[in-house]
Amino acid sequence: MEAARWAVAVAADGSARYCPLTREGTAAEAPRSAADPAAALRAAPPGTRWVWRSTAEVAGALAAGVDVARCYDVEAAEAVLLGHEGAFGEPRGLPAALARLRGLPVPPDPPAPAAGDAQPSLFEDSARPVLPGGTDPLTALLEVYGAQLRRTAATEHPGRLTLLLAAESAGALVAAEMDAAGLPWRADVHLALLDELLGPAPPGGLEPRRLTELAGEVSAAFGFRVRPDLPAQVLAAFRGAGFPVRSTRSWELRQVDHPAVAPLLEYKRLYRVHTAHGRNWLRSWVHEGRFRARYVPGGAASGRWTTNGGGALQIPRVVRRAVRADPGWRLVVADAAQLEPRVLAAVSGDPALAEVAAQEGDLYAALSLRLFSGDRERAKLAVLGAVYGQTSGEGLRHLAGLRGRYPVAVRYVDEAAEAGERGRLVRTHLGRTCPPAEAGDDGLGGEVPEGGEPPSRRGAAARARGRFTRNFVVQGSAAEWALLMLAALRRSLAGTPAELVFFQHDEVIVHCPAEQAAQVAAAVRAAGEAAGRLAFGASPVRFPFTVAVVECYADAKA
DNA sequence: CAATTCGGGGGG
DNA sequence: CCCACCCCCCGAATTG
Repeated sequence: MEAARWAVAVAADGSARYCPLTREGTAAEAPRSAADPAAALRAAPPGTRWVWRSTAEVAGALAAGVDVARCYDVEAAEAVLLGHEGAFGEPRGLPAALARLRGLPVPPDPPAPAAGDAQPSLFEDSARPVLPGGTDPLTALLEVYGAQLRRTAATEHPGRLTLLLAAESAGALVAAEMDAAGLPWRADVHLALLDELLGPAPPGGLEPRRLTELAGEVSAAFGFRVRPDLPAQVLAAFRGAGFPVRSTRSWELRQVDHPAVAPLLEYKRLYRVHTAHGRNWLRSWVHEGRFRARYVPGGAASGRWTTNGGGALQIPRVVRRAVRADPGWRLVVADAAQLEPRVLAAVSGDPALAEVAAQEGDLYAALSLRLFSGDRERAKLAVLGAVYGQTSGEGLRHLAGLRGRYPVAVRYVDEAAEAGERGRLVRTHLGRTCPPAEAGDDGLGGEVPEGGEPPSRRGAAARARGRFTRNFVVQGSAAEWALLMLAALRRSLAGTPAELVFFQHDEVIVHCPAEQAAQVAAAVRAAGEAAGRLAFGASPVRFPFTVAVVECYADAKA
């Protein structure tokens, strides 16, 4: 059952040494040499789990199309293990890990690439930190890996943590492959969209015509010149007109009855497209028909991914029109349905909530029939209130109803919140650990509200911490499910033309020939259920997807 | 002058 | 309408 493991390490000159491993992580045979990592990766039997320092180190081989079934990313694992051990902030790099084992001074990690930087060159010797004492890279790798196996085995739930490390590694692999593939992006469609929304491109980077027109309408409505992109001016203008708004946020302006509001809201909408996804963005990020994001697996504390530049996880709906499948191909856009409440049902073990989540249908709708007389929105707000730690408003009453009917689930997040407030460690289902509160988060700094001594600044900070840890256990466990889902999907698409091209927390896009789309949709659904079984064992909770097979991303959502 | 903060938008 | 959680990114204003 357990896949054979091999290790590979890359030397400073770009050559590789590799060997099969024993169960304990030591070399089972004398290491061999290869001219480059790709040659080494081709030497092991199919299905091998490759142990390597970091997936970035072999990104070139992966981009060249070498088939790797599984991996174990030692530096990704080190970060998770350090967190589990309460050693947040320690460098995760192999040199640092080795130095810690040997009791030597710990070198810092190399700085992360800045957003605008090009992809770091693969064999940039100067960028690779030197191992302590000139240790051979494979020796160092095996020493750290063996120690990681023992550290994992010594934890309270070694099986779960092993699964998390495997999931992190799979995520690194998927991220590297998606970075290389890119999201199909039609620059011509994008430019036409910009023309349509903003007017034809003015020469020399001037303000688009439509924005100038709307700014003129705003000024005309006030009777004097107001620049819509300067909140202070807009605020003053509305106050002068007798509308005591607190900010110029869209939701607040929408309640104001004044002729400037409509053009102003339209200005904001288009200004956003212009600055964040306009021609500059297109020039910077789309090349040869693909938008290449640089995913950062585990970039958020909860384990969710972030991206390094390009804003790949914030593509506005209107811009999704430019995301098109190649001719004859389709985009399979799959969205995990009501993921967070399903995860809450699974991790908390609440039998009543699990019974609801054991259905594939809309969970909020089902919940609303049991508790909120069919009002789906109220049911959804109640669940979100529980998961986010709502403190005020109408939702609190709904939350009380939820607590009465699903006490185990609500107690689960309440306990996570209480642990956070008391400064205790909080972990996800598989064992990702919540980073500690920042020093200075204790409420001693910052301004004191007027009107004497506040009720409790420290208490406010503790409650904020509680909301964070409350959400962490759900969002973090959901991120783990998503990683396992990605890993399963990747394996089932291997060897087919289909390519994973996008991942956003609970949503994946697969680009594939039209005739493969139905099979891909089935593979996504199967991956979701497999991830649920792996992560949560015997739980009856289902993890269905909403799947759309489309030529254009914008057509995926109703 | 560059770096940081603020206000506002986007995604889940 | 917001709220409560996790993020990214922009331009302007402010600060060092």
